[in-house]
Amino acid sequence: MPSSRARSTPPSAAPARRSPCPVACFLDLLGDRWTLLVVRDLLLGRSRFKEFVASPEGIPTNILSERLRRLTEQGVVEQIESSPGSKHLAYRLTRRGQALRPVLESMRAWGLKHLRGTRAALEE
Amino acid sequence: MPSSRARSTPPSAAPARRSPCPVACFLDLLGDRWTLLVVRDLLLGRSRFKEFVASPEGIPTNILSERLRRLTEQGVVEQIESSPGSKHLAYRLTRRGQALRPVLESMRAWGLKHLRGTRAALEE
DNA sequence: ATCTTCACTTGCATTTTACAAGTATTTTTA
DNA sequence: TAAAAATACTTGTAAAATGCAAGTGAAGAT
Repeated sequence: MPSSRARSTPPSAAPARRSPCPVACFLDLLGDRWTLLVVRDLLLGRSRFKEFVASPEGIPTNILSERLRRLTEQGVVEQIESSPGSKHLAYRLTRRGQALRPVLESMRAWGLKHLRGTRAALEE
Repeated sequence: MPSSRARSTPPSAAPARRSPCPVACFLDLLGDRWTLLVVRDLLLGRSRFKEFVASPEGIPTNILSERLRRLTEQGVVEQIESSPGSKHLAYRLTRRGQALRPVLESMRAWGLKHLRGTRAALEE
């Protein structure tokens, strides 16, 4: 018998938030080993699936396509055509996605200062 | 038997880095759904194991103790005694850990602006 | 028309996470 | 001082996420 906390799944497939804390919600959406690396690539000007795959960390393609889908659903990323008239896709950050720049920049600054052996990529 | 210090696998069990990118290294260390919530709690002034457990997100205790161990090993957190003379433990951020504040603040700002239904906890 | 590239998807083994329960100290209470 | 409660975990196990290799169909190039 379920005691205090109701366990029922809401009808919509919205991933449940753990709390209303903005940090917790941020992590619910972007907090894993790969998602913010895709955002980093986008901030660095990369836009194609193959470019994300070619990044030195080597993201698996199934993970990448799932993350791109989630970021697109959440309005952080949008699809465009890779070149005028082409049916191949590319991705770019929405305004909401661009607004993640300060987060990535503060992470980069911390890493450069506090983790040995890191070195900055060109620029963000 | 490796006679001299092999370059491939250092004797300590340092988790392999995916690349020298400071963002990637940051995520190797802190990039999951729970670790930065512990840092958030520490920035909010919480210091005891039970306080972290009592946070609204409900971190499982095995995850919490593993994360505290890792953060302590990496010099982000240090142990202190919970009250003078007590043998119970508490935790606090080192200087390196305090330096994570801008990261948490930018995440918080993004969440408040771009994710509905989030509301700020007291202050950080 | 054929070949190659692109952007995925699928299947499966491995790893990590979540949840419940248990345990050894330490501290408080009677 | 003995019993009870709190503290800070550990252990076991089911569920979910991840990592890797291989496969697929549409698009573009030759």
